[in-house]
Amino acid sequence: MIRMKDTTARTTRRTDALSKDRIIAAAIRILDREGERGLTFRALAADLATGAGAIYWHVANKNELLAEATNAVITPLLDNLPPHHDAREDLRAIALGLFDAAHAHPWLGSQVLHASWQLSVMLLFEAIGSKLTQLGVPREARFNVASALVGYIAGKLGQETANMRNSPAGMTRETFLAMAADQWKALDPEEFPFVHEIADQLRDHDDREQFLAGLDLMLTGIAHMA
Amino acid sequence: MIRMKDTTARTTRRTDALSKDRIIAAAIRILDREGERGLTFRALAADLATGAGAIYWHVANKNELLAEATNAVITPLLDNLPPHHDAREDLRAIALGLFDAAHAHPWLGSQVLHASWQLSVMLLFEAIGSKLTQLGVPREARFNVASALVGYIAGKLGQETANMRNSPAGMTRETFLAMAADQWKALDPEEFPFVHEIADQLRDHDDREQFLAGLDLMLTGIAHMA
DNA sequence: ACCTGAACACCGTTCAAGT
DNA sequence: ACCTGAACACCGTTCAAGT
Repeated sequence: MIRMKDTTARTTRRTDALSKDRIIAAAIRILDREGERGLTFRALAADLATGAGAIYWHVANKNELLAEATNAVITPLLDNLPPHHDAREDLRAIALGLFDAAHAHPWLGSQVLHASWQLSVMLLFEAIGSKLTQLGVPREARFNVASALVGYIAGKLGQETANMRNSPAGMTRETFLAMAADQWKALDPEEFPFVHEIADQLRDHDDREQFLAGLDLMLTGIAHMA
Repeated sequence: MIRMKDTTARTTRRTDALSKDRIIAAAIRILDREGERGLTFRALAADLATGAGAIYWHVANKNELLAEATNAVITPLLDNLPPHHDAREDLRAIALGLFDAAHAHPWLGSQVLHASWQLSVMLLFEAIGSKLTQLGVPREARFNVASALVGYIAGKLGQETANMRNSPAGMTRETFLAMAADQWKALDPEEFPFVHEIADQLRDHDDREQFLAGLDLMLTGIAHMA
């Protein structure tokens, strides 16, 4: 590694000094490129041009690193939501924002699942809950309804993340789904009538549309609560 | 290790021979006791009194092992559903059966999440889909609705599994939730009104009841679909 | 206070060698 | 055909030693 003579010490604060924020930014970069398996303390240290152990001075362990990376993606996303019009539309925007983020960051889904009562999920509860109030959901029901929406969103994000990770060895989503559809189609229609019926739709469905359809189902439920 | 003189070779088939089923059964035993982190090819080999590499003759890798363990739990569960009365009640029974299974097997949730289009999820689709037909959900909507229910169930199971795994170092669920509730309660009520409002309910809510409330919300949505 | 990097205690997986 | 267990290529984490 080339190390230039340090003639630029104009400020006391070295621009390349390690910090929690720089570590998290590098972690996200690696996660996005290589996935969760690619994020290694060694790889991270190499990227930051430091030793593996140095990272532990700023971050307790890998779990905290992943939790912070999740917060770093979710916090600005929920802070920069477009100004509100209709509460239903706002809920759709929140959900779709997260869904699209899970695509840009193919590790986010499994983290949101594991975050249950942590910062990022708390922010999600707050964002959703305020809209529920606007929708007129009665106070006693709000926690359950918000938890249902969070559970649904987390589940779908988790499935998306799993889908992106699982496609075995450079197989496209299309060929992978086609294989699954063929298997479903090959099942006995007497024993598995529904799966058989659905196989063709599986082949070329849009995950994003399906995600939104499920969300709308829940919004319909909210509109007709007892 | 004590090895008795083999005077019992009455049959050609050794009762202690390795087989895929015995491996999976042992894997489930270890998973239930030690969690996903405890399932190791070395621990599994020790439990089966064999070498670590022997397992690879019957199972391709750890992913397949986990997928088979998931199938082994879910298949009998969905096969032995009580005879149907009301389609709504049947859907509740399916969902609750899975939720309770995720409690008995504190690793099942994350696996169901990762199984997307595999056997165990296909069986779940079939079980749910047949009830949707009974409920009169129109054909074009069935795939989306089933996918929404599967996504919700998978998400909640995944959260449950994460909750059970995360409680740090022998902390009970109660104290863990109390800590989270205290943190939420300590937030600025101006900035986080909803989370603040909800904090007390978080402390002593019942996950199972909340799971069922969310399911009922979706069933209400189904009943009022356009 | 902050960083280095070797060392420790593990992993999943492979594979020559055995029966 | 099936099993053994050492070996390989990794991990996360710790910690004495440096600056």
